[in-house]
Amino acid sequence: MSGYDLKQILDHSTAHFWHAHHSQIYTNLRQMEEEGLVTSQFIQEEGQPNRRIYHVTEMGKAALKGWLDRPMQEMSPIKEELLVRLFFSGQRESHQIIAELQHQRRLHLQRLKEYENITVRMGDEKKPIELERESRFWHATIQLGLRYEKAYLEWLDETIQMVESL
Amino acid sequence: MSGYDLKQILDHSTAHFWHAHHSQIYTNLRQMEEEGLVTSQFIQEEGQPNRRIYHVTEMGKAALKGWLDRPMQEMSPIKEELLVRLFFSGQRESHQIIAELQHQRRLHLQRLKEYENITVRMGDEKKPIELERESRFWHATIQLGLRYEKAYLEWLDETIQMVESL
DNA sequence: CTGCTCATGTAATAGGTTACATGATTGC
DNA sequence: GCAATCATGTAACCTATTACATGAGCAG
Repeated sequence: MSGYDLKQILDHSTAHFWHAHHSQIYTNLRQMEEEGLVTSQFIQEEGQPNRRIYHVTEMGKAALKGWLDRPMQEMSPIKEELLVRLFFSGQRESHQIIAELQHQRRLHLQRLKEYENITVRMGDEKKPIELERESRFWHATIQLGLRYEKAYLEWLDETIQMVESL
Repeated sequence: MSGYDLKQILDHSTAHFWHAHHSQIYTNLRQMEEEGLVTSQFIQEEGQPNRRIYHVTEMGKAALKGWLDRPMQEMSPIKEELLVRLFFSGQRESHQIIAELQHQRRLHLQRLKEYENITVRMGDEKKPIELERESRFWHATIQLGLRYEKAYLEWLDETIQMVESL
């Protein structure tokens, strides 16, 4: 597929746990072509925009397999800017902190609803038995998203209350 | 304080939501000095290693305050490598996926216990009333850590079961 | 004719990791 | 004598973001 296609697919599938800008995708595809992981063909059609279509090579497939065969040894590191801000909020005014937490609450609630819509669209969240093997893994990534957003929202409510009580 | 001190403090307070390597700290402190946010004095004492001590300037304080005054508009983006791996696990053997998830389970359980020890050391998690304003915010960051690790562990158990049933 | 989507790229900069490199002191 | 801790830094590289830049087609 093309860089543009890849970007669309990323935005509609992995965006909640891994994202990339189009500039990164285009440059990385070119790099991967130099490394022999993919090949490309430039397609010019009348009435259609130009596209550069990439195909994965055997080397590319082997590289992906090689990566999957080396299991993660560490936990993914976390960078949560809101916690940095909260950590340094000792001198801030409570109402400003509360406003910021409430804004985050709205965002996380919206995200939770998006995940809930996805699971509803996939069928019943309690019966993923009928799904194909590949879909199950994608379903699992959404499940972590759901749990994460629920936990985050509970924490936001608890923390808003805490700041209100100061 | 010195770059070394800063690294120690980061490692023992914010490491669970924000970390930095010493190389990054040293280079950024130098940069901040050029920008006038901090000043430094090099200290040579007999029987003591050399240290470069930094002091924040009024400009530096204003910059921090300015940053805190501009509330976050977006959610912190997430990069969760384990989910990327799971997403592409359609062709992997179940027992390898399970082994990887179980290893992550051990890591997250350990992390949860660390957070629990911290809250126990801070007193009773249910009575943070006596804490000072600043400590409350730090306490809040640990609370999100607790909720996050609990949610993550529940998801790991659910997902391990799902893969076992394939 | 205006704005949106499709489609591709480059350049400059910022942020972050790993490896290289040195040297003193302290405890076993 | 050796390992660990204290203490500082640079260099190379990789990863990622933001801005710059172009152009076609389509819908209102």
